[in-house]
Amino acid sequence: MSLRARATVLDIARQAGVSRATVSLVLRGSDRIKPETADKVRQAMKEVGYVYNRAAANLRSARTNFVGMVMSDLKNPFFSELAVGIEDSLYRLGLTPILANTNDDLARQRQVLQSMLEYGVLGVILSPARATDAGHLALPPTAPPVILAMRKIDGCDLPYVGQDNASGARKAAEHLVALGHTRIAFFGGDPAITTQQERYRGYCEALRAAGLPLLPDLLFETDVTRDGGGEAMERAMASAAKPTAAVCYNDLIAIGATRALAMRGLKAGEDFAIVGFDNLSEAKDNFPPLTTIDAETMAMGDRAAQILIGLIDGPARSTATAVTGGSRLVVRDSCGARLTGRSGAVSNRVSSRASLTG
Amino acid sequence: MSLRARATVLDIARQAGVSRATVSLVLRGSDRIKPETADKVRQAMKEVGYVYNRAAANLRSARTNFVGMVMSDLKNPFFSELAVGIEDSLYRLGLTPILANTNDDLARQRQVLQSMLEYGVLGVILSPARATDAGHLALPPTAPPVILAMRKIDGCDLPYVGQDNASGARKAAEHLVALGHTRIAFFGGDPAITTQQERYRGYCEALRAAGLPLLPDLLFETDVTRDGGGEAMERAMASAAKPTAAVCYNDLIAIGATRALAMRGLKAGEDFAIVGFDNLSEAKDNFPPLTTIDAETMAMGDRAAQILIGLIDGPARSTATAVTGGSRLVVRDSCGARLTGRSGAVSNRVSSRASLTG
DNA sequence: CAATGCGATTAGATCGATCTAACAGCCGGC
DNA sequence: GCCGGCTGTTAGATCGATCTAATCGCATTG
Repeated sequence: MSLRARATVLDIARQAGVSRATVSLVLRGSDRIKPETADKVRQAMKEVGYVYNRAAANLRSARTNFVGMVMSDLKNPFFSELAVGIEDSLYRLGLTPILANTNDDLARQRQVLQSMLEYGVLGVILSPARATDAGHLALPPTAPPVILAMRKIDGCDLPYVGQDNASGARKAAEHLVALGHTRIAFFGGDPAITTQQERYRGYCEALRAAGLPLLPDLLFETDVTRDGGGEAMERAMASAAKPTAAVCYNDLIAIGATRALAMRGLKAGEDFAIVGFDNLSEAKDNFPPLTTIDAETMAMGDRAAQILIGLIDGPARSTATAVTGGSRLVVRDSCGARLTGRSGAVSNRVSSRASLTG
Repeated sequence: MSLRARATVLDIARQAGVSRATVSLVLRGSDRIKPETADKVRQAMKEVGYVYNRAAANLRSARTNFVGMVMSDLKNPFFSELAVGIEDSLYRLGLTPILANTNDDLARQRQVLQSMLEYGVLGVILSPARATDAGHLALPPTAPPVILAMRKIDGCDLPYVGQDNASGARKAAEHLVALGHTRIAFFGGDPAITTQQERYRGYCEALRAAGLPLLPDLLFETDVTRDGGGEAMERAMASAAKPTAAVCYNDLIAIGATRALAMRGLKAGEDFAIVGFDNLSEAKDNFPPLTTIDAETMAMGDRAAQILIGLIDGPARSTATAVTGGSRLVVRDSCGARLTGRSGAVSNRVSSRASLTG
């Protein structure tokens, strides 16, 4: 309906025989209006086919219900699952998400943030584009709160919601250690990203605690994609270090790695142990189902939304940091723990298919 | 920045020594303003730290840049990939997407559509929740245009953007026929959904054209999830019809099906041929990589956005229907075509792993 | 020279809901 | 009988950009 053709509060007021102010109070559910009057107004609203005009309300009240959702890479299922979690929580809170995908493009991120300011968003939940530094996020002191999701930015004291990456990766590595592996690789992503740094750190801690040497040739950096995981696995198989297991930066890499194994006729959980990170919905449907760390994306989205509303009517600035998820190991089949129950190392032998199918 | 603390056009006007109207014209890039004056105004904008107030502009001009994006199931990677495509196109067109996920919930869909009317969206791109019927989409005749994505609604003449489902599924089935399969199953979704009906129809057409009987026990309805696909495969393997191949309603089902095979020590492309539909980004990373029909989600998002802007400043009502994608078969390895090159049927035998790995 | 045209700018009204401050009416209390 | 307090309602100003119609200056033209 063309905005200028719509009925307004004045039409309702006339229809109901009250003033515009009364109508406005009813619209906002005020308890200062007599119930019978309110009913009369609501009846009139239906009769004139009223549709609320939020632009007008936003202008006068100098407040919106918008929240910006800026994701760095929505094609990555991790971020799209996170976006679903955030959307869901915002919806429950009566907030309206404006979505933008930056594709890790800084220029686009800047435009998008600017545009969100123009819309008067209450706040922004931002998973920063890859090369973001503190300078890119320098906002006027009175700008609405921005919450960083997933990626911390050096020198930037914005509130942050993420996972306990180090602890999660440590648990992943400890799991492999407990299964008897001694040559455990790390298939990782961009070393400039804090998430990568933290997960790698957790992995290192576990190896150190187990008295295993930290060999640099056990670190395989690669693209954070399924293809990247496959490529890392190829390199690992060819390497002199001969790892028998790997902690992966995330599930995408882990899934790619299991696939690379499969293409060689090998199987994760039998011939090589793999732990992922994120517990994407496709992790359980991988073959073999992926042992991984649960990132609890839904909970994370919820947490981000909660912190945001805390900041909206709360103190001007906060550096609240929340860590949710990333600490639960989900044991499935890609490490062999469930299949065999044994804790010894598994070799690189080619298993016969018959042993599987009986 | 709290909306009421912001500089306004008046502040700019004073700073630049011009009128508010001039500032407004500069803001909108009018060519009626002398370049030097425009520069002066832009300079003043920077000096006062101006941020455009879209609520005010929207109110006065009775127009927004909002477009509603209502998705029925964003957890499904198909829809999240579609959402990315739409978001991307809208962004290029200078439109701002408001995102909502209905989770196939009719009540939520209704609320969300209502809310979008309130925001004055220029239009809505809607992938309808499962049980949507024409009555749920009855909008006032002057409401903004709504475009249906993916699901047509009976008795509803709204413009529609989707794929050539029948043709795609026919190609999928023809591919299997050409490989020599005679007992070809269909692993399908909800028969109440037009997409399912069309894809199943395409499959039937191909079988009929090949002179193959259309056996009802070759249709396996299941959940449109990876788990559903696995379950369908289990039933197919146990069935008396003994299919040797399957056209799947979508990639999720196909992926689940290949996994169910793998759990039995069988392999898609050797022991059973599988074609998916959608060409999700994970399809190529499946093991084995999935032969599938390309849904061209990005192109579809683009098409939806294009049609929408056509309707926005175009004729009041249109029933334009666009079919994009769904007609290209992407041959990978899940049917054996690339692996063996042979066109004969493959049996249900358990292949030895050695034959793969050499 | 008055009239016309045109480019550039502007004053003032306007969009529709909300806010502020005030109002009428009514009760009870001293 | 007057005052204070309370409930329910309201008139009128207001948010900030845009729209309309008009204006100004200056050049052109019959």
